Amino acid sequence: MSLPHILLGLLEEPASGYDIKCEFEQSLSFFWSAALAQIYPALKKLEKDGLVTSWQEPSEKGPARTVYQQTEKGREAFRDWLEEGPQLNTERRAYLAQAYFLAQSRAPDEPRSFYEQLRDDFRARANRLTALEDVWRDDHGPAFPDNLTGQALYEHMTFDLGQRVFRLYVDWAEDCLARIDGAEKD
Amino acid sequence: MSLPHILLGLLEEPASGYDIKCEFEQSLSFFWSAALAQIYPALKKLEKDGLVTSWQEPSEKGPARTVYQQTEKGREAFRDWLEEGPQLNTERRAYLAQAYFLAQSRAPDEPRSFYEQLRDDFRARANRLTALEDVWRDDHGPAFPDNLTGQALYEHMTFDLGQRVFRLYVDWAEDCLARIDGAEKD
DNA sequence: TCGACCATGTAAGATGTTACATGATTGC
DNA sequence: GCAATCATGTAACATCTTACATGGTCGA
Repeated sequence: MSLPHILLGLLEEPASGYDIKCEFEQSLSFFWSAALAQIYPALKKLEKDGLVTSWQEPSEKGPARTVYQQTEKGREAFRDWLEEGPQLNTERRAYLAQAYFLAQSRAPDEPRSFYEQLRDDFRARANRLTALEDVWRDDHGPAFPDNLTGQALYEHMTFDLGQRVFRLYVDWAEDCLARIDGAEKD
Repeated sequence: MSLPHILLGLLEEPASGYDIKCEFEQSLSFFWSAALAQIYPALKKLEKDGLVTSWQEPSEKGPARTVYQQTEKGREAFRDWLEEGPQLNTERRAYLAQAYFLAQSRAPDEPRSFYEQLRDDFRARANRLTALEDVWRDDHGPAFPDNLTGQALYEHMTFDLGQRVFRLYVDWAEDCLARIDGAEKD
């Protein structure tokens, strides 16, 4: 029940399905992922329900863009969702389920290579978020991030969490690798 | 595509649908949640595919228990899943999407109460995991957690991550509350 | 006797994934 | 000419959620 709400939130500003896909990949993937094949039908349904409107715009390359934006009704529906309070218990991280069961693997080397992959991926994501933050810093001057307000403040707080979490994951993966090596010695 | 695999992993030991629901609530909810209405059909499908077998057992209270366990074929399918490497990009945390868009809320007090709820919930979960760990410690003696091997080692590493993450979330939520208060003063 | 817990499920509808299908533009 | 990127979708299938349905045991 959340993707339509997330789309609605993004459509405070006009955007096409393709634009939204890029936003997911670039910045939202830390807490949500969605593919084009899910985004297009969801936008159509929002439009059918009167929560967004759309129009065509020419594109520089490729076919015409269908651009969507919140309607007043959509804005209210979105705010209702925010005011429901935090939607907890939506955790879904398959890699942690795998980590939990790693003792059942056949290949004796699997746990090590698994955690190495985790560590490398998390490190790359932490760096990607840090790079995104550097771009922001350039736009906002030396008082960044203390001078942020409104939308930018809340976006930054979420990004900040992403960086903290990914760094924690990297440290954890390294500690796990050390423990695996330690347990093998016994 | 992950719930069937998680069920298979749990069914290294015999368990009923109800037992599995309890395991999700107790210890797996940190990284995955599943309801009974999802578990029962999933178990039936695994049985139809020959990945688990089932038998009836009398229950002390209530109706007979249908107990399931991995077959050899199920065990192999599970190991294949482990060896696919970490399934990344399965993140789905609705509350972070809400946090990202909090500037769009109507009620000026919404961000504060939202982050307070997050902080309190995370603190409760961190404490719950710590309590679970204390039970383990009693079972494993003073060398815990360094004396863990096999399944228990990997379970503990995942629990350890849960505790670290929840503590980080609590600190983050408190920092966010301070930032919200700071931004309101301006 | 009432609520909490044990224990099973089904049905309908919403949501998400995978594979397929199309076609223009830009840079190498 | 080929791959990447821009840009749109549909169809079939798998998965998940919400609501409904049933009934026994235990303790307050």
